[in-house]
Amino acid sequence: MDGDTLPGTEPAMTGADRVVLHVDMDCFYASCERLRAPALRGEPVVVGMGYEPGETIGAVATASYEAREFGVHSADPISRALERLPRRVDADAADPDAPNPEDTAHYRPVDLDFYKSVAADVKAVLHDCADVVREVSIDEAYLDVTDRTSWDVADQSTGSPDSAAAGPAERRTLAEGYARYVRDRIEREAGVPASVGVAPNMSAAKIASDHDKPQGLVVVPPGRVRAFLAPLPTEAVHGVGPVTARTLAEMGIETAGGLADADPADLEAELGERGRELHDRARGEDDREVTPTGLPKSLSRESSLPPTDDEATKRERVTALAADVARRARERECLYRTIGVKVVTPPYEVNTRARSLPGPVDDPELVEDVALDLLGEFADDRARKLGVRVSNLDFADSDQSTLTGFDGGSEGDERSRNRSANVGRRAGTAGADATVADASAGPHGESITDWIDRGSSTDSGGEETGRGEETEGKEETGRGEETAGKEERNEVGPPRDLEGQASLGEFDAE
DNA sequence: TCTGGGGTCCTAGGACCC
DNA sequence: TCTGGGGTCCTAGGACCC
Repeated sequence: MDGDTLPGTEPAMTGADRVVLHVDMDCFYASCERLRAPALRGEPVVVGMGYEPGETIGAVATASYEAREFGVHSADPISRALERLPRRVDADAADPDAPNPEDTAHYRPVDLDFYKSVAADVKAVLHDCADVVREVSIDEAYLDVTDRTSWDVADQSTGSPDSAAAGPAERRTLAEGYARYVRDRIEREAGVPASVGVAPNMSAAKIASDHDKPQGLVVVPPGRVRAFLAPLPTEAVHGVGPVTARTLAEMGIETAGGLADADPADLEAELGERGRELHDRARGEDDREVTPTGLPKSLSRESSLPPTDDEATKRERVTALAADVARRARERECLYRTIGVKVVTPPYEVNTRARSLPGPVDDPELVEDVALDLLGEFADDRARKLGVRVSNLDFADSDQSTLTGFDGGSEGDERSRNRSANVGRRAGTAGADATVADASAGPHGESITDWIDRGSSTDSGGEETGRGEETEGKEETGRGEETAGKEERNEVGPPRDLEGQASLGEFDAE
């Protein structure tokens, strides 16, 4: 039945097909702002940092769909957003020199703690609706709901009517009904809109959720995945960014269909192993299981600053970032074995340096010492952005410290020793001290604390933490919006004209 | 579009060991 | 002294994602 559009190219639907949902919140931060300020509904809303007078560094975290009409998108420099869409507070209909209120937006600072509280309500719904939930970010998740629903066509006796958008009622599946139920529950119980994609695998579900935002519900049944993907631009495929898209374009490949039809050997020659993977994705093949969200692999903080080569300024900033990273690691009860820095020099050259320790530690002073030591290589360079990162994380004995002391392994011994070393105080381990060599612990002074207090005023222990309304502001976010590639296509004019390219009636429900 | 912040994964080369 | 090949770990950078 469904498989007949492309005979022989795709296996027909079988009982083994999974039902995967991708839930993607619509302009999540802006929706959250509207939740607590209903007057913002229907108005252009821009959530970001750096838009207050005197601020220069900052970016748009989320633009509402109304704001996107004016060409303002996620990740835009705030300066350009203000050009296209001045602040509403600066508008004055009576003043010919002031912006027309019609052409202005409401600007709001990023308030991640509040967004997390809303996200918690969303997650509660998701975990109630699926056994396996993979949270990708604050506003996005995959659900495997194979055990809760199916690809069977809905029972006609339920009286589901035909509709122009969804197609004939006899094609509606139980999976569609379930997805609608999930989407509506999110809106009802968390108060914010979501788009949902339904497909037999993660990759297709992701693209489906993106296909009809906002408040979309797009269903791609087994056997129709490849036909659904075919007309989309290559960048719609997860893993194809601007660079890969350009490479593909040079090969004459502009669409997912072209990618699917390409010779995998050619793709591998140009893109390496990734080429074959993208080929599979474009053909609608994706075996990845939906697995629960795992533990983080690294923790980092970074922040921009007016480009400077002043060593004291750079060291002060790195010191603060190091303290923050170490604090977050400790909050999460995680040890780290590698400490690194990032130095971005104008115009935008990214440099990273890292050093691994003999064993995992939890030692804020060591993070600072190593980070400053690594920064030393760039003492004479101008920096426009600085970052500190810990990786090689170890959560192993986070709440089993009583056991690890007895397991006899040298690794376990070392770990428990390091942990016990910092139970009462923070101390460098023997191994760590040896590694750091000449990085003598400098004074940990008031200026550091001042900076932290200034830079992260609402810091209250969240994971991403940071907050920054200040000029330091631009730290944090985590930003839950569209992908960069998408933004780029948008530039000016209507958001993606993708909608027109794939036939709606064929694949879309609702 | 001269570009905010927090992540992931992959690759390539070098060090080191056997 | 010149030399094989394999394996592992580490670092640095790149691309991508949200």
